[in-house]
Amino acid sequence: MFEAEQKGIEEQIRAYCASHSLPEPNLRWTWIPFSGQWGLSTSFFQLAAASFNGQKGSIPQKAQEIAAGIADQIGIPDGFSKVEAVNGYLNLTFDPALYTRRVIDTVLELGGSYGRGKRLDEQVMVEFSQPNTHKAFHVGHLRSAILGDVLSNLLDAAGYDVVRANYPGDMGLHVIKWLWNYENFHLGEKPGRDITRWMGDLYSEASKRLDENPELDNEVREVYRRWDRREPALVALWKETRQWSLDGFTEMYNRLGIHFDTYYFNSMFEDSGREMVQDLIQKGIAEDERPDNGPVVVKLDEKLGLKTEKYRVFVILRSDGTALYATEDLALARQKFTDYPDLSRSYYVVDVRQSLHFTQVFKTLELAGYDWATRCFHVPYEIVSMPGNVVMSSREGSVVLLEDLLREATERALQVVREKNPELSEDQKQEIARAVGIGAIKYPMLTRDNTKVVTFDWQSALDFNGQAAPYIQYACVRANSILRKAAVNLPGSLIPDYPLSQPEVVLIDLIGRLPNEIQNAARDLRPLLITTLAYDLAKAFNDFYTQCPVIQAEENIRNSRLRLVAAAKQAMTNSLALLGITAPQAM
RNA sequence: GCCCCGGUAGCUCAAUAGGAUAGAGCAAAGCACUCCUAACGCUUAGGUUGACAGUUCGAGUCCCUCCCGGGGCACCA
Repeated sequence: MFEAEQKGIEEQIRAYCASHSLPEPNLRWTWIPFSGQWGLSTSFFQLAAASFNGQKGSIPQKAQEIAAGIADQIGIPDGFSKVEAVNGYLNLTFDPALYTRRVIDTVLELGGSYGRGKRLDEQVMVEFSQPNTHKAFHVGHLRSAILGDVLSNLLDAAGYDVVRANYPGDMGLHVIKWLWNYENFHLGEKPGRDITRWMGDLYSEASKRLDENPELDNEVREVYRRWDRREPALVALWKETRQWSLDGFTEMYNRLGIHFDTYYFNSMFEDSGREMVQDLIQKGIAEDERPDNGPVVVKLDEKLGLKTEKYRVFVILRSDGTALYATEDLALARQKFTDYPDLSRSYYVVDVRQSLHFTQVFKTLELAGYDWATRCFHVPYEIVSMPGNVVMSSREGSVVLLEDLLREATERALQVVREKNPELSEDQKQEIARAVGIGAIKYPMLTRDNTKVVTFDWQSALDFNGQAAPYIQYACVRANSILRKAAVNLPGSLIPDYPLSQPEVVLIDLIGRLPNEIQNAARDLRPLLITTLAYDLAKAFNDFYTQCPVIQAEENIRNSRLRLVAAAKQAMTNSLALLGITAPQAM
């Protein structure tokens, strides 16, 4: 927001350093970290240390001298109201009135695109939400879907051209088991309304049957053989039933507001994967141990001449010649760069348990000489577990189905709306309940670091209080309410001609941080930064709401505050939109 | 055994590429509703940041050695 001024100041600081025979400074600006202090700050400790060049001296004292010298030199630049040297820091305080106008004008002018960065002419792919067909869609699958979606939003907002890719697991032992069960016990049946639940039920039924009757494994192996020779009737059944799952997933994605630009299926890469394995053998990278009844492997540590175990041994084809996930992942990576040759990065949002797998895939591709291999990145996240550290498992039925969670959350939200706003129409109530329910589900998954385990329990999942999406949505509603009640057109650009109160200062400060925070969140792949900012904004707005009257204020103050309310609402709405959460008009 | 990730208030989590005074929510105790929607606000209490030793002007953050928890390590996905 103050880039031009900041640059000018940086130049002055450099000039100062040059003329005082100080080393070139490495300037990093931060916010002044005291509430009510409003502006930019940088420190000179490193510069002070460097200036001693090994000699002894008091670094804090020297840093303070430099800061004071610079403060003297630059005076008070345009746009700032105060320049101070404090404890080795140079603090530049914004001119409140000017800064206010600049922030608010920018937000209101840009509207929904406030915070978005310059287009970078750079394409990236985010692969996320790899659900298995013929299985349930449960809360454990939710994190990849939500995280990947929001990372895509963030990268897009930061300026990248983002390709959103899904990679459903549509073939494998789980599918074969499902088909076996269907052919023998459910032939001709079709799913009802809850498609993914039904698909999941049939899968756990199949698992149970096979666990109880191990002798039936023969029948399953026979189904696998029919698949391997692509028996037309079986392939047709697979296609039809697979589509059921995909329809069910689409329904879930629609309800969550998540979309994809492209789909890859692991069944697409069995053949091309095997070809790549063959190629790796020929290049001498992979070793074919099949003559000794072994698999095809890449001995990564050995190939790299490493003495300690790091990449270990990577199995890329089963001894019977059938494809593994690893086989398919090699081909998938290549396909992505064939389809999108300009990708500067290809992200895989997959849980942390597959970290070694992906380092092996990428390292193998690098050894094979694919120059894009170093542009592949695994984005690991921790799993969602049940209380008591129980992992959700479709087989064991220790799952919370996404359908159930969505229904419960929406139902809970609906109860509250009915209580609070009985006068709204049923449609409006439903819409609000959907927005609140979805927000309540998404926010907790996004507001902890990717490396932290999320423990799912119903009580906290359905708790709408405290630091949660409904709190932020409610702040938007309050802002909206003021604007509606004011019943006037928004006043034009203006410079506040009254002393700003503390809540206003804090609120404007936070609004102005959104563009920068989007860049940080995209750079670090951390939605947490945006969930935090959105919450801080809502909290600051609620402070403002309780302490600063708008409609009853005198005209000059009212006009200024109305613009602030509109800008705050926009900043909160935009932040929520990045998180895939919508703010209702009332609630 | 080797590798990765975590350990911060009673609980769940923050702390912007080492920076100024470690912050929120929940739970607890109390207050508050004639006033733009109380899904709100205010007050109180709560900390040797797992331990030890280092590096630095400055360490929750980096390094060493440990402890505790989770995960991964040849044909599962």
